[in-house]
Amino acid sequence: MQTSTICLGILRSGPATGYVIKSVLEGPLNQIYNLSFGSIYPALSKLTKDKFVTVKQHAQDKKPDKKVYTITKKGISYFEETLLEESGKYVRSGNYGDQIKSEFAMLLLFSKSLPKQNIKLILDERILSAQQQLNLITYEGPIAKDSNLNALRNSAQGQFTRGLMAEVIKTAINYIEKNRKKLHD
Amino acid sequence: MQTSTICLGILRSGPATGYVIKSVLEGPLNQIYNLSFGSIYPALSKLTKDKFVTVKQHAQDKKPDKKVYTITKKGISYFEETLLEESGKYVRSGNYGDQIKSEFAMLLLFSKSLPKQNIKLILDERILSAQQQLNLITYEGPIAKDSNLNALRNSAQGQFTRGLMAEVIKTAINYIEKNRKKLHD
DNA sequence: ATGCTTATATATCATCTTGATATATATCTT
DNA sequence: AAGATATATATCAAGATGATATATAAGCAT
Repeated sequence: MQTSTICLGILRSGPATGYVIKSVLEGPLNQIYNLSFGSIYPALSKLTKDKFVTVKQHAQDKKPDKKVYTITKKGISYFEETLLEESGKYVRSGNYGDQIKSEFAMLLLFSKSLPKQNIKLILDERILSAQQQLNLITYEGPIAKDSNLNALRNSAQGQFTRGLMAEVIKTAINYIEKNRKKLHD
Repeated sequence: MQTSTICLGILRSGPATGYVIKSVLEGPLNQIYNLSFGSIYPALSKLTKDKFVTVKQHAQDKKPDKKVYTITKKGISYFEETLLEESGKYVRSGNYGDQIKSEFAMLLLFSKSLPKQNIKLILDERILSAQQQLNLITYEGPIAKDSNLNALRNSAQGQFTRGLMAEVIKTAINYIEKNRKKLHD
């Protein structure tokens, strides 16, 4: 899926800055899609040029200008067409896998070459961070102060996605705890 | 983790071509790390230039020359150092998340804008492909005819990693089946 | 108090990665 | 007989990452 489509999809729930889009992806939606500023900001610029979003610059206190992006009617139509197209492509392509790069899994796969103590540390830290991620995903309070992005997270779709991720993370934690001895004992 | 480190790690289990490295990642190790030829081949070239691997060109039948890469002693030392370094970095950085880009999850998150019929199709196909992936991961027979890459897959480390992925996939399938009605009924 | 880290906010850029395409043949399937 | 799939490498435009730069306020630790 194109970065611009993801930005539009998030913007559909309400105006936001590039920074907020990133933090939504890193917060409650983490574990489903990672994007860096280097791809979000150019996507937002292109979207503006194409009139799919409008910008309001809040010449701020002293921080850099806050650029709040709002999706236009043209942007909504474009988003809906693109999403339909991408969903068709997804179903037809046979490419149902997600793009994953797991340092963690690779490190474990090669862990025969690693000191036992390091393996223990990697697993300990992984369990801890997985639990933190679980808290973040299952947390039901507001994400950003007065952000209407809460709506996206609390929608049926948001809850389904978060629920799926939560189950997957729980399974991983249990598996690691039950089987870790095979790697370092 | 660098692509070259991953290539060396796979080559540690025995000589292989770039093509085989890709198919190992796509086969039993899929779901943990995706790499394209466009990053594997250049990595292998650089590794050769640096004397971490050697190449034997099998001027073949009529297909393009098969280049079989073998890790050198220098390469093994380098791999072990790099892995140790990367594992330290991993533990210290607080970056325990994997790099994930899930078209599937994004499509579901935005599925309010999609016809119910499309959502059903996406979920059906996802379950099917997840089951296929599960078969691939849990399959215990030989992967490539007479490949010594089987050793990596059947090692304690390989079994741990595959077991983890299998549990995660099973959990996802069950979750989707139990909760899918919330998205399209 | 003073320094360190985190949060807010955007922008840039070298380097790496993707996904497509080209080339070539054998084998398996329809 | 045609078409798809598997084997095998290479290239490249377009896109993405991860680091760095810039700026300030707030919180926290020593």
